[in-house]
Amino acid sequence: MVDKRHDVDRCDCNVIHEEIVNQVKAKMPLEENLYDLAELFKVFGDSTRIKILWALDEAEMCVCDIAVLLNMTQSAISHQLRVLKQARLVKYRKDGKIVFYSLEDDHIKQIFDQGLIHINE
Amino acid sequence: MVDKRHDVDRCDCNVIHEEIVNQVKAKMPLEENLYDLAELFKVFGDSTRIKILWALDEAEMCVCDIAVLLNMTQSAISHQLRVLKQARLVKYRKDGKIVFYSLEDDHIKQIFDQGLIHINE
DNA sequence: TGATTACTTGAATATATGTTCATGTATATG
DNA sequence: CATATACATGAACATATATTCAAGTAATCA
Repeated sequence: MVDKRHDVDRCDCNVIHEEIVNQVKAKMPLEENLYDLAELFKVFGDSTRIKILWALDEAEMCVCDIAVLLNMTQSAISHQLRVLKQARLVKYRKDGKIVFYSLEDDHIKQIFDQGLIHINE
Repeated sequence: MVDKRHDVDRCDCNVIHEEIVNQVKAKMPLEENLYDLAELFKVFGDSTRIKILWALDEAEMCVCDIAVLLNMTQSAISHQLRVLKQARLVKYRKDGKIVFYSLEDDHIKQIFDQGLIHINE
């Protein structure tokens, strides 16, 4: 019987290192969890959103204040706040026509700090 | 004299909350640092790269082994390894024709774990 | 030396994403 | 009730990015 694993180009390494590859495969988290993790980091992977989160870590703020702070249009900020809302990173409360946003999660700053450690190594 | 700050659409909030906005502005990290931080998270924001990093945290591996592990082409993996190399997240050593990659940074896993805390809250 | 292996690289392609612009909605105000 | 304010939203646009394909390089081996 011929080995029919044609899905990807294999090489001799795969035979030699078969055991190691299998061990790593066994220890890998679920595909779904790694996908979710990548989605979370994708949200952090934009400087506008990083700035918004950093600002909200200092104080609850309304949309137009964030816009002025970052020197961007309200529309652009609003679009990004929607992304942050969907990722459950920010929450909001309405006070008349004003919408105040704040952080939903306490340890966002901790994730940032870990990232800064890498940058400043 | 008229206020000439036409750069973004301003609203009454900006006057009312002026002090808070200024305080937050004063505490914000340098634009450059936040940009670098976003760039780092951008690298983490792809499930292929997350998987590669997670695998390399378990064991040093060559390109074709990673390709088989993730069921992707060597070319695709090689392209992503270049991104990870540029971000100083992985390093490599050559042994004949085989190139072994490993993690450059010890606390990548810590950043991932922080992210998983948010996901599994 | 010629062929094969392991990997890299550049161009092409499809897809995703951030901002702008125009418009829509909800609340406050005169 | 008409107008203004604060914000949200959809479409359009430009840009970025992940993978594929084809070709190229360096090391090994017959």
